[in-house]
Amino acid sequence: MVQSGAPRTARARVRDELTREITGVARRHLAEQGSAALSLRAIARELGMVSSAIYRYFPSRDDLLTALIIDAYNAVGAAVEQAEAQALRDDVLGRWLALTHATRRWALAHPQEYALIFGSPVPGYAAPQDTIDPATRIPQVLLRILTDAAAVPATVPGPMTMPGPVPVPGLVPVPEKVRQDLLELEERLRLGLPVDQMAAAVMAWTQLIGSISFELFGHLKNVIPSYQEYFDFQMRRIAADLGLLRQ
Amino acid sequence: MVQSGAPRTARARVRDELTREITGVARRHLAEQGSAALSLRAIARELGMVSSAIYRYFPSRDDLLTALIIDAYNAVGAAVEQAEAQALRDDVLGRWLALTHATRRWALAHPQEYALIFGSPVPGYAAPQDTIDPATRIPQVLLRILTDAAAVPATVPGPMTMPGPVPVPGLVPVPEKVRQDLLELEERLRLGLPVDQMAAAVMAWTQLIGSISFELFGHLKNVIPSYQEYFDFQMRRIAADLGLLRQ
DNA sequence: TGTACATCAGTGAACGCGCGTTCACTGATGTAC
DNA sequence: TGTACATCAGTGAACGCGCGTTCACTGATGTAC
Repeated sequence: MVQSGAPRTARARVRDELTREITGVARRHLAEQGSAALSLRAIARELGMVSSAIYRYFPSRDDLLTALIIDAYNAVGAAVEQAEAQALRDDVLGRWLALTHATRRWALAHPQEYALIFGSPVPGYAAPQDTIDPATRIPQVLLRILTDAAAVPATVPGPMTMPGPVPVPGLVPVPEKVRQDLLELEERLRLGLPVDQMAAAVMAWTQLIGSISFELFGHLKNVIPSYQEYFDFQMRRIAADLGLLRQ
Repeated sequence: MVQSGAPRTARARVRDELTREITGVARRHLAEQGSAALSLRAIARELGMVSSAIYRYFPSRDDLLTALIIDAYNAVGAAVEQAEAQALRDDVLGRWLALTHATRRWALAHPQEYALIFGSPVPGYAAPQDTIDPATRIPQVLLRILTDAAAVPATVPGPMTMPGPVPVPGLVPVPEKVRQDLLELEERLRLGLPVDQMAAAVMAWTQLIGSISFELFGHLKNVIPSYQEYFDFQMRRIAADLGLLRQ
C-alpha cells in the first residue's frame, strides 16, 4: 500500500509534471490547429522526446483527446461557476446572465476547445464515462439558479413583488412522453423543480449553446454584426421563459 | 461562341456525367466517414481512375468540398421547401412545423452532411461566396411564413380571431444596435416585417439548428430519450414566440 | 545501511499506411478552314 | 467532306510529407529484505 498524502516519490512527481507538460502542449496545438491536426509526433517533437515516449503517459491518441475534452469541460465549467458566484444570490436574472456571458466569453477565447466539446463529434471517437460529470457543470449551475428562484422570495425593486418564479403561462403544454422523461430526470437530481421548469431549463441550455455555436461557426456573420448585444437580448428573452424576470 | 441549348458535344456530356459520378462517390464517402476522411485518392480508386485524373474535374480537394457543401444546403433546402409547400397556406403553424420537422428529418438521415454545413467549420477551409445563396433557402421559407402570417387574416377555428400575428408582448425590448442590424437586413430583403418579428425569426432559426445539433451530437442522450416529442414541443413553444399560435 | 531485484521512462528503428499535388506525356475528340 | 491543328481526358511516375503504434533495448529509480 502506498501512503496517501505527501511523501510521493521523485519519479511520481516527475511523471505528473511531464503528463501536465504533454497535455499543455497538446492543448496549445489544439487551440492553434484544431483537434483533427492534433498529432502525438508533433507533441513529442516539441517536448524533445521520441514519439514513442508519449505512450508511457497516454496509451493512445484517443486517451489524450479524452483528457483534453475533460479539461475543456472543466475549464468552461470553472469559468462559469466563478462568474455566477459573483452575482448577488437573490439576483437570479443576474446569475443567469453571468452564466451565459461567461460561457460565451470562454467560447470566444477558446474556439477550438469549444468546438471539441460542443461541435461535431470527432469521427471514430467515442466519449468515455469520465467526460459525463465535467459536462454537467454548467447545467448544474443553471438548475441551482432555478431552484433558488423558486425558493427565494423576490426582493428586487418593484411595487408588487410576488414570491417564487413567474413562469410564462404555458401556451403549449409539455407532452406526456416528455413529461415522463423530465420526471425521471427530476428523480435522479431531486431538486424539487416542477416539470415545466425542467423543460424550460433544457430548452434554455440548448438555446445557449446553439446561439454561441451559431456565432462561432459564422452562420449569422452577415446578419447580426452586433452579436454581443444580440446575445444579451436573446438571453434576457430566455430569462423571461425561465420565469427569472419579475417586476 | 458556343450555342447555348441542346447541341452539346459528346465530350461535354461525358464530362458532366463524370463530374456527377465524382461528387456522388464523394457524397457517399462523406456520409460514411465524415468530411475529415474525404480523400481524392480514395474516390479516384473507386472510380477506377488514377488519382491525378480528378484534377481535370476539381482543381483541389477544397473545391470538391465546396461542391459537397452547396449540394448539402440545396438538399436540405429542397426537402424543407417541399414539406412546407404541402401545408395549407393559411395554416402558418403547420407550415412552421413542416419546416422544422423536415429539417430535423433530413439531419437525422444525413448526419455527416448536416455536420458539414452546421457543425464545426472544417479547419483551414474558407467557404466561398457560392455557398451563401443555398444556405439561405430555409431562412427564406421561414420569413415567407412570417410575412404570410402578417398578411393573411386568421381563419383557423376559434371564437374571436384577430387579424395578423399576435406577437408575445415584448417583455425584453430589442436593443438599439440590434434594431439597426435588423433594419439593415430588412432593407436588403424588403419583406415589410417589423423588427420584433425579424428578431424572433433569427432566434427561431438559431434555436431550430441548435436543437437538432444538440440531439445529433448526443448532448441530451441521457436527458430526453423521447427527442421527437420534445422537439415538436420545443418548436411549438417557438411558434408562440413567433406569433403563429392564435386562439 | 547495503544489496538484489523489480519497475519504469525513454530510445531508436521499424512497420505499414495514406495523403494532395505536379508534370511530361499519349491518344482521342472537337474545330476551323 | 477532308484535313491540320488545338483542346482536352486520362496515365503513370514521382515528390515530399506526416501519421499512430509496436518492440526490443538500456539505464536510471524505487522497494523489500
